[in-house]
Amino acid sequence: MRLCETEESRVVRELMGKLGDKWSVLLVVMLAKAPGQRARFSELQRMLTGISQRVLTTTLRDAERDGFVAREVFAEVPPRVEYELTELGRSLLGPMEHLARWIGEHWPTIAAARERFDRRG
Amino acid sequence: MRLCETEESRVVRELMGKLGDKWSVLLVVMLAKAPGQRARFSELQRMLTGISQRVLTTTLRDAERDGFVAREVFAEVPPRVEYELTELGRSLLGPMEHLARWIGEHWPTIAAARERFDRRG
DNA sequence: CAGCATCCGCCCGGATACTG
DNA sequence: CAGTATCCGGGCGGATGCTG
Repeated sequence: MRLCETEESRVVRELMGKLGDKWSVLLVVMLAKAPGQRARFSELQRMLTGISQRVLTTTLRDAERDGFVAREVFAEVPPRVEYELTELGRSLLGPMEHLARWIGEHWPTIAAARERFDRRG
Repeated sequence: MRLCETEESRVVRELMGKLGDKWSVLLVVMLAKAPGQRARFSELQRMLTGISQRVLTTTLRDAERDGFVAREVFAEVPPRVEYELTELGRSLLGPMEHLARWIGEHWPTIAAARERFDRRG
């Protein structure tokens, strides 16, 4: 895939935008860390410190729509809902860690560049 | 680098958010394609079809601040400004293409998942 | 417990007009 | 040519309150 082509670049941008939103990546990562790569709503809310119910819900719905997570409802009282990383979701971890490694390695350089830039105005 | 740690995950999220904005990735890619990995303002505006002057300016400033591109002003009339991919910016291309390849390979799966999801409501 | 509904402030990005 | 200045609408995401 070449990044430069208009149609494909649209797809790339669209998905980058999604992955770049405030919580999506962290959601996938946290789910990957969970035992069995499964967790329920309230567990995820604790893991994603600071996220609101509303935003966690929409983030989960988006991830479900894209096929990254699967939602399973248990007919119990009190209700229980579990979210699980799908095969597709797991396959995202590779590129994700790749990018995270790049960021980790180059973060000092970026931070230094910012400081230089900000000092000059 | 582990994605799960709070401080580092903040960094990852912050950079992912930036890379995920509407034009940043495309800017780096277009610049990478340009001869000498350099281009002037108006050339970039033509390459990034649909971008406004104002947004191209802020996108370039952000990329410059992070050290991805270098800005060079020529004391000429009419004025000429060229933007060039830095070493740091070039090193971004690896992870970027990696992610783009993943998206290209898995896009059909994602599109199918969306269609299924949307049909049920 | 796991949400949906509502309201709302903020910022991103587009449009337009002007300048060194 | 390469910006800056200003205005503005839409959407993201947080807070709160209510339900099956």
